Amino acid sequence: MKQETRKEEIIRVAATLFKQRGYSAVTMRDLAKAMGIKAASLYNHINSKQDILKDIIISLAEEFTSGMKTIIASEENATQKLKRIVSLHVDITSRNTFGMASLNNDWMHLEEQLEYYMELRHNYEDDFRSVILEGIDSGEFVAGKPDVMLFSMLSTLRSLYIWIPKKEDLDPLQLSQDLSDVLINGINA
Amino acid sequence: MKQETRKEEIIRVAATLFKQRGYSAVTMRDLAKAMGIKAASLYNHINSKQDILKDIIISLAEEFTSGMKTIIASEENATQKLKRIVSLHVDITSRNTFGMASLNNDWMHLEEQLEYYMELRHNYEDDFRSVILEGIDSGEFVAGKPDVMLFSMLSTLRSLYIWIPKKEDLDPLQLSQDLSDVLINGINA
DNA sequence: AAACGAAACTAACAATTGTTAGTTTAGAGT
DNA sequence: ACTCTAAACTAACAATTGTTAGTTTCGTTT
Repeated sequence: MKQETRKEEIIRVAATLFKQRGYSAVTMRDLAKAMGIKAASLYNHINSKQDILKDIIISLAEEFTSGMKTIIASEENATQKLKRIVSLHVDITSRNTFGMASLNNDWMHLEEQLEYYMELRHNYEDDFRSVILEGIDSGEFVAGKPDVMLFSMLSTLRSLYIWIPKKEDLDPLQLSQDLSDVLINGINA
Repeated sequence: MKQETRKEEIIRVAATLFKQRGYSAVTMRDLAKAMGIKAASLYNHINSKQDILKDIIISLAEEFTSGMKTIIASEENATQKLKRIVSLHVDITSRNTFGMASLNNDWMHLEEQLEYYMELRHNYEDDFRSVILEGIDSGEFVAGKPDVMLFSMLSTLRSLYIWIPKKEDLDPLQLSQDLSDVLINGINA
């Protein structure tokens, strides 16, 4: 277990505050108080408030991108790929429930990196859609409404950061299986 | 078509700004500029920034509550009730895509009304869960993971405000049907 | 003992925040 | 013409914002 640097600690604490109140509502003095120091002292470790947000969001976005690329490149069928996408979300989110709140709610406050983030996000959605279309092509999924399917699944997966912290006894593997089952088979008996 | 008051116009414009940037990042001067007036002039119509947020969120939350109560009280089976819940979300959201962003992202900045809002939200979720449990009881829905089902469906319905504005040719009835189909039957062929 | 570096501190800044007080404008009803 | 009222304005406020500069503290290394 490698030791957390002071900078990493600040970013981690910032993510918890950003989740509670949102990026704009958290001041550097709030963050400093949560760290037990003065606001000016934060600047020995970080460059700016913006930079903290960037560190939180971009690293997560890149983790999703890289995971998706691996899945897309695999030789599995669409159903298996979809299950792996669900696991990707559960894994990253359960390790970063605070950061995922920023990624979902505060991405618009990125400035220099906004364009880059939106590109990653767009490509991710395109890759996700291609898996669905592949499954329709192969006859694994029902035809007709790929956009509704994509929207529904992505909405659920993107909301995991809200839900996971509420389940005290989280087994990521079990959750992935349950989620895949509900997303693929619905709730109909 | 009844005429919009100046106050209602301010609240409507505020909602569009809150959706773009979030409540905390929108200043009264931003809002005034969007209205074509000075910030101080806003106070001829509204009491405070807080109050605008309250007006946006609470009225929507109460609309959901009242719709859910009607559905719960009906004599339909669980599947029919679920379809009506989906329609409730599509209807309210398509008429208020901006306000729904505040409801989803800025509710934590309610102050006096925070407790009341959370009570409405909690009751709504309980009612939603009871419909699922009723469907499991009656054999309409598969048994086993009611919480995962609730989470997945609510996440999708709560994210509609992001998705609906992207579809230029929106037919609310068609969307409700498609969504119900995907949520109930999944995507499996 | 001396020097160093990490990480805290105090003090201050210019800009921006929500909001209030008091005033002016201009159209509608008498 | 006169009054009234809705809705705009100017000016200002006290507080808070992110950030910088320069200094102090203190354990580790030389």
